[in-house]
Amino acid sequence: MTSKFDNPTSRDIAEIAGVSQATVSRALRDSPLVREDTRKRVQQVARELNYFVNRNAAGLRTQLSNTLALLLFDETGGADAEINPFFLSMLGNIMRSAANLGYDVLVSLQQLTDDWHIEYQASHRADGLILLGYGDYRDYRPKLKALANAHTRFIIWGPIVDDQPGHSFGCDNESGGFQATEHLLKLGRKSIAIIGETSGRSPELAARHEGYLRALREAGVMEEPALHIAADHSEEQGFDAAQKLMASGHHFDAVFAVTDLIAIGVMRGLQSGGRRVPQDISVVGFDDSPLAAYVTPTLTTVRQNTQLAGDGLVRGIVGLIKGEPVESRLMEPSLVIRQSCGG
Amino acid sequence: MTSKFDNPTSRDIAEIAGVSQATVSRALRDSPLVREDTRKRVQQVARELNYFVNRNAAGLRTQLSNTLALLLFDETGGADAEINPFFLSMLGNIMRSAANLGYDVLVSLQQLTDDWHIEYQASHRADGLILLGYGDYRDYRPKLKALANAHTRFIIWGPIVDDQPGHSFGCDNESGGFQATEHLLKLGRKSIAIIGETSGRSPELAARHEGYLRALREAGVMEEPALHIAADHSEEQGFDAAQKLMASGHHFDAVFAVTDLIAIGVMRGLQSGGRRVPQDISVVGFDDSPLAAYVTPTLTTVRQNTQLAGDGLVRGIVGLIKGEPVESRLMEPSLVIRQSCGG
DNA sequence: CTGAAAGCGCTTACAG
DNA sequence: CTGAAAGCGCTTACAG
Repeated sequence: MTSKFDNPTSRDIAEIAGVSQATVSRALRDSPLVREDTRKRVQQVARELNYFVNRNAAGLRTQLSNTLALLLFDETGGADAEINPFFLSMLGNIMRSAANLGYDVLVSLQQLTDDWHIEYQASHRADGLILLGYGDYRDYRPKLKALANAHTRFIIWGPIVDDQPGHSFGCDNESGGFQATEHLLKLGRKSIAIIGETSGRSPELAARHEGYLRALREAGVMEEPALHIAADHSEEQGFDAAQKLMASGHHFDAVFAVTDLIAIGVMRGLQSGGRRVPQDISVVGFDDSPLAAYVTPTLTTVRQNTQLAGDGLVRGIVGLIKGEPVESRLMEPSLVIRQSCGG
Repeated sequence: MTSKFDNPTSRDIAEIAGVSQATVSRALRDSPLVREDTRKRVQQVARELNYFVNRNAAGLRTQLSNTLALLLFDETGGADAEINPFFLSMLGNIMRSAANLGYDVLVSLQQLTDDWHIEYQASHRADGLILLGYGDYRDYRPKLKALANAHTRFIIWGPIVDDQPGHSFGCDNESGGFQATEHLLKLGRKSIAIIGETSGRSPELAARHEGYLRALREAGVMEEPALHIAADHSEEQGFDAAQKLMASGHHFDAVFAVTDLIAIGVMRGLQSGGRRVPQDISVVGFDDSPLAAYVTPTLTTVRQNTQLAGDGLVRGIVGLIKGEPVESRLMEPSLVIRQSCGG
C-alpha cells in the first residue's frame, strides 16, 4: 500500500505535471503569474496525489506560521480545575473567526502564577497571541511588559487599562452594571444590594460596581454601603453573602451579583432563608453563563456576546500581524431578561 | 530598541558563545555529547538573548511538529452554535495532558457534514489527530477510511465499533446505563422509563440502553416497551417526552434519561405535570454536565471522567506517533448521586 | 567532545 | 509565463 508518492513533495508534483518545482509552488498559491491551464493541471495532480504544502518548509521560508496562539489563563489553578465556561465559549468563537481568516489556533492552558509560555512567536509557532483570562492586573503588568519588550504581537481580553502594554479588546462592564441596576430600578426596586469583590484587583468587576453606582446616582437613589457584601466568584460565596445580607437586618428588595455563579448562590441562600425570588427579592447576575437559563428561577443577567468578542480579538491580532493600525476597543453587553427579577 | 539580536538564530548564539552552530543545537537539546560547561554557557547565552529554536526549521529537518491536532465536531452546525460542554471540558484536559508530554495542541472546529480538514498531518502541522464528537457512525465511516488510507495517525473518542478504521478511546456506556438503572432498582423503583433516541445511529446511546436492559434483566424486572420514549439531546425534547409519558397513562416511578439535557427537560416536564421529583418520580441523567449540580433538584447522573478521557486520548495518539502498540480501550464511568432520585 | 557540511521542502527575486 | 538558484534555520551523520 505504500508507494513512492505516499508523502509527495512539490518536486514530485512538478515531475508528474511536467513543470518546474517553482511553478508548482506558484500554481498552488493561485498565482496569476501561472497560465490558467498550467495552474489547473498542477492543482489536479496535487489533488490526485493528496499533496499538501509542507507548512514547516513554507513557514521557514516566509517566516509566517498562519497560526494564532491562544493562551488561556486558568484562574483556579488546580489539576482538575474546570475552565470558566465563558472562556470556553469564547474559545469556540475564536476558532471560528480564525478559521474564516485562514488561521489555525494553537491553544495553551497557562497558570496565572507560572511563567507564561510566551515563546510561541519567538519560536515561530504562531504569528501572534491572544490572552484570555481574568485576574489581578497588578500581577499581569510585568509579564505584559516582558511580552512587549520581546516585540511579541498580542491582544488581551479585558478592559482598557491606562499604561497597560499592548492592545486589548473587552466588554464595557460599566455599562453592563448600569443596565443591570437600571433594570431593577425600573421594576420599582429601591434597596439594591450588590454582591461581589470589587476592590479593584479586578478592573472588570470594579467597573460593574461603577455602573451600579452610576445607575443609582442617575435615579437619585442613595448608595447604602451596608448593602455591599464581598464575595469571590463561586456559588458557595454567593450563598454565604446572601446569608450575611439577611443576617445584617438591613432592608433590601433586590440583588445585583457581579457574576452569575455568585447570583446562583445568592438565590439559593435567599430561598433557604425563606425569601422568594423574584416575588420578594429580584436578582440579576452577570455573564449569561450556560447555567443561567437552567436554574430555578431562570436568571436575568448581562450577556457578553462571545461571538463578537471572539471576532474582535481575532480581527485585532490579525490586524497587528498585518501591520495595520489597531485600536483597543470595548463592546457593549446586553441585558437578558428571564424570571429572577419578576416584573 | 531594535538590535541585531532581536530575532536571534542559533548562529548568533554560536558566535557569542564562541562555539559552532552545531554545538548550539546540541547544547539546547541537552545532548550528552556536549561538555557540561559548554552546554551551560550556550544555554545561558540563549536565555539572555531570548532565543528560542525556530520550530519551522526544526520541524522541517525532523519531519516532526510536536503538535497534536484536535478536531472538534460541531453537532449543532449553526454559526453561533454552542459547543457541547462535555467536549469543552475534555478539551481542557487534552491540552493539559498534551502539555505534560511536550505537545502543543492545534484545535479546529469541524462540521460533521463538511469535508473534514484532515490535512493537518499531510501538511506537517501536526503529528497526529484526535477526533472528538458524537454523531452517526454510518456517516463517519467513509471519512475515517479516507484518513486511514492517507496513513494519518488518529484516535477517535467513542465506542469500539467493529471494522471501524483506526484506534478509539471511549467510555463504557453500557456499564453507565447499567449503573444508573441499578441505582433506581435499589431504591425500590420498579417501573423505570427510558427517554432518549437509542435506535442505533449513535452507538453510545444504544449502549446506554443496553445497560438499562441488562439491569432490568438481572433484577428480574420485565421490560415495558411503552416506557421507552424517543428524544433528541435537548431540554425541550426532554420536556416533551415527559409530557408524552404522562399522557400515555402508563404507570412509572422513575426515569432514566440518556443525557443530562434530556433529564433536565424531563424534570421540568414532570414538575409542570404535577409530579414531584424525587418523591413521586426518580430521575437519573448521563454525562454529569456542569448544569447537573445546579438544577433543582440537583441531578443524579453518570459521569465520564474527562481527565481520564483526555489523558487516554493523548497517550493513545502519542503512542501511535512513537510507533508503540496501542489498543482501543474503554474507561469506566461512575454514578454521581445527588437529589433527583431521593433515597 | 566539537565542527564542517548536507539537506529537509518550500518561496521568491532574478533572468529570460 | 516559466525555470534555475538561493536561502530560510535547523538537526544529524560523518570526520576528527
